[in-house]
Amino acid sequence: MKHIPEACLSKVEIFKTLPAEVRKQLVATSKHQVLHKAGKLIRQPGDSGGLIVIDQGRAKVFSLDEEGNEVVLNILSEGEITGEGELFEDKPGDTFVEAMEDTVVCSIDKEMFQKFLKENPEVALKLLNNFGAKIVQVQRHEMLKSAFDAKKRIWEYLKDVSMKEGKQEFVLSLKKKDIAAYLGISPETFSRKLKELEKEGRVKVRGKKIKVK
Amino acid sequence: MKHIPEACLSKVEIFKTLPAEVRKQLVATSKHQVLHKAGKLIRQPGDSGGLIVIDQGRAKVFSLDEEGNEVVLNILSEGEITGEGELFEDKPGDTFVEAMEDTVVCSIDKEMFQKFLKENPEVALKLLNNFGAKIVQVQRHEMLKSAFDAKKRIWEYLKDVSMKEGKQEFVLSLKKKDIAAYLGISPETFSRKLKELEKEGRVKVRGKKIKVK
DNA sequence: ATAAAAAATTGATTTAAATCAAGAAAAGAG
DNA sequence: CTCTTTTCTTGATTTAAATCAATTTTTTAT
Repeated sequence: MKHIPEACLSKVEIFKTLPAEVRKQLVATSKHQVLHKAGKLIRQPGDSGGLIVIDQGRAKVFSLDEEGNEVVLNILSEGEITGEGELFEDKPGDTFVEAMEDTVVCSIDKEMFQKFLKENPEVALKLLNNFGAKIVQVQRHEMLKSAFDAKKRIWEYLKDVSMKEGKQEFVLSLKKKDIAAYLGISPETFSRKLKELEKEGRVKVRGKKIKVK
Repeated sequence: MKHIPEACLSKVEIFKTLPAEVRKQLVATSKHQVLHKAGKLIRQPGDSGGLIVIDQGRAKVFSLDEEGNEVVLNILSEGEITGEGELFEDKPGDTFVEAMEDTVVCSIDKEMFQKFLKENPEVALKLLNNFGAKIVQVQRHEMLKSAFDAKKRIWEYLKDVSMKEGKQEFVLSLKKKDIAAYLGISPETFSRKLKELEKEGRVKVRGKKIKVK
């Protein structure tokens, strides 16, 4: 795998538009392209915080409940970041980040990033923007999980994917059980409800190939 | 009610430590102390965004699901802020903010606040800090709602209040039905589970007076 | 290509919590 | 202080989804 330090950060929305000079400075503060094999933990509670940037692959952000079940909080794709919560906290977070497939990440050290932000306030503003959007996103996710029933959640998820892909027909990029976990439902219920959606003619399912109507 | 423009903002964690000069500048950009009667909406979907600061009272942040049921996302007390999500978004938010009692709020206009932040990057950093904490908080709330059963949620909530009050015995500052809504459970279940907790000797309940053991 | 492992489906059963219903207690208005 | 409204409690019933169990299908590794 080639080592293109800047490539990783330039995938991130908020860093994309930075002047080359400034980005170079940021690049200097970050650790580059560490490969994490599928299923491996990228971060776990107790790790020293810092911003994580997904360069390639996909990662799952989750906590554990008291019985040890995963509660999936987010699923990250290329160019997305996590670790915002702990970026300014002294105490370490209590979330896990796990590679769902072979995943390459860059990370930016907490202290260095804070220093960088002080020197580049315009980035702080962009980040603020990004954080705001994330708050909305997390609240939407909470909303989705607590206000909609299983079928509705699946339907909304599929419409969402279809929207983002820009086509009616697409291939699920996640395992069904991971989608189920993300939506807060059991794999069995996911399977059943998806079938119902198909019976109602709202989707067409052939394995991971989905067509939303 | 006396009009003390600075008093409102100085209750907010992130503004507390600002130099008097800077705070004065911020005060100039904000609308001061508007009283909202209990039950009235402070903000609703479609309103132009902006930061809301709770000066006195308490407010409930919520969305509506498809059947029109409230999904409570947060409950704000004195000195807390909301509206972060929409502060940098073009599209208006889809959440309501409702006064749970007579509530006084200050608000800071979106555009003016953005301008202020550009001129005062150190505030942007503090705000970033605050946003990060909020992301963690919202994720915790999601966690609480989706991973714990009703009794556990109530227990955690009561322990939390007890902790914050710094004593074992306290008076619930919210209606039980509001707490139930915040925890994502029905009032009936709240009542029953609270009773169970009492039977187990973990709490003592006398109306709104609670003693956590 | 074949074996082994993991994921997905389907059915039967259980369960936690919502809903429906009605009365008691508390809070608010006049 | 009394009347009205809202909140709270308690009971009976329903319901959505989890869990348990057993196959089937798909994926992965050898």
